[in-house]
Amino acid sequence: MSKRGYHHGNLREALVDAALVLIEDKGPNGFTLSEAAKQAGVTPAAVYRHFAGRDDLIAEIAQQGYGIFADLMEYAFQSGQPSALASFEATGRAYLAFARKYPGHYVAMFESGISINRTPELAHVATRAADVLERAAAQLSEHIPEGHRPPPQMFSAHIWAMSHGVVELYARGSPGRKSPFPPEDLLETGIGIYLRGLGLISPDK
Amino acid sequence: MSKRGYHHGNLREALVDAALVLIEDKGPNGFTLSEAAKQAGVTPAAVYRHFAGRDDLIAEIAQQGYGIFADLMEYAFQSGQPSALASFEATGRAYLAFARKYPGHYVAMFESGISINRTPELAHVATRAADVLERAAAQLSEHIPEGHRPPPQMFSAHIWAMSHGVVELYARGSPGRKSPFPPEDLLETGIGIYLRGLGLISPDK
DNA sequence: TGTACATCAGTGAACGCGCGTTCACTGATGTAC
DNA sequence: TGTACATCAGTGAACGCGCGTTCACTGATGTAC
Repeated sequence: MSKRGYHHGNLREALVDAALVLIEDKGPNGFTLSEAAKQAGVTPAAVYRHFAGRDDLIAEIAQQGYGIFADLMEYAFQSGQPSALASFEATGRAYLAFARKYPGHYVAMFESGISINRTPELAHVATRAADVLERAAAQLSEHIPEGHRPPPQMFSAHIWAMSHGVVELYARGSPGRKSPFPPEDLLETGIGIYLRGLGLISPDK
Repeated sequence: MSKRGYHHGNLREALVDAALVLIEDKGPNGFTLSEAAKQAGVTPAAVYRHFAGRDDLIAEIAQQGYGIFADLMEYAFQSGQPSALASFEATGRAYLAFARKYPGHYVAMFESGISINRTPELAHVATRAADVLERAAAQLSEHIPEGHRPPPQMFSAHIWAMSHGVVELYARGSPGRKSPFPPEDLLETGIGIYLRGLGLISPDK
């Protein structure tokens, strides 16, 4: 444990972990530096040895989140190969799976108001995540009869939007809003119908 | 102007208006009672003559928003009649149009964390909005060949999710996220492909 | 029409609170000799 | 191996701030006679 040295051990990650829990169940604005510090067993002032300030902590979490997210998407994509269709469907499912498994990261990424262009590193890793889905879309696009082929960025945006909508409305519960169906099913069927509309699944499947 | 009486005139609505502007460009948590009061030209304490507190103001805005939203959806639905397809498409478009035209209300409704079940009135009007879309879906459902007919609540949820996703990701700009296409086009084409997948639009349209 | 009174919308001062951030410091850890 | 020193992670007190909310009040408006 060479990294564990000084007084605390690894305060930086401890703060990130504490913040994740707080963001997860109090929202991105219910989260406070002071409380994260307390959770990590440390004075608020100690935070400034590791982060420039409150927003910097959130941005760090978002960046880590995008990294994990991109990896997950990438893995899902690979697992579907060589079938373009299987890859595409898997990436769609990965979106929801990520939101479920890493809710704190998800909130920091999509609901915290942190700009994607805050730092070049953040922009880069965020783009990486989006690129995986677009790559899957491009590959899939080749199976669509020419002339009926919408731009790949367009239908990757459609799937991204539907996934995000399902997460926001039915998975991460807007308070009081009841889900008519399990979010996973909702997304699965939604993508299925959509792909049929693209002519990629036979109508009577 | 019988309603304009006392000192201010109609402070209640003035506060709502001020809050709408604040919520719109500072987010639901950047909004403060004190600032809304100042914008309305009034002491913070005056707010308590009209609202029980901060959350009550936000809930009032959400409730007004759902009312407007439901009316808009209803109108869109009617304007598409007697064609079930036209009605359904129109309600989808109305979602985005509402988000564009009433951003403050939209945020209070969907991003403020106010529970839909806060009061019976709020729950009622929120349900009313959702019901319009579900009605449109049910009507449309009859045109789908039996056996290929998903539950109407399911595809109304799909459209709701895609609309919400488009709004959140590409219209109300997650900061720094660039829209590949105009949100209106994105939603229009997305719904189009989806409906084709349902067998409601001929494949070569 | 004029006067006395009741109402109640908005005031202004005050409250306790927790926030993010700064600063000079301290004392445990790591390192050079 | 032992000692002197440098480093720097975390402390603790303090700051200024704006928040939501309360309270006794005031004075303009509406009403009864």
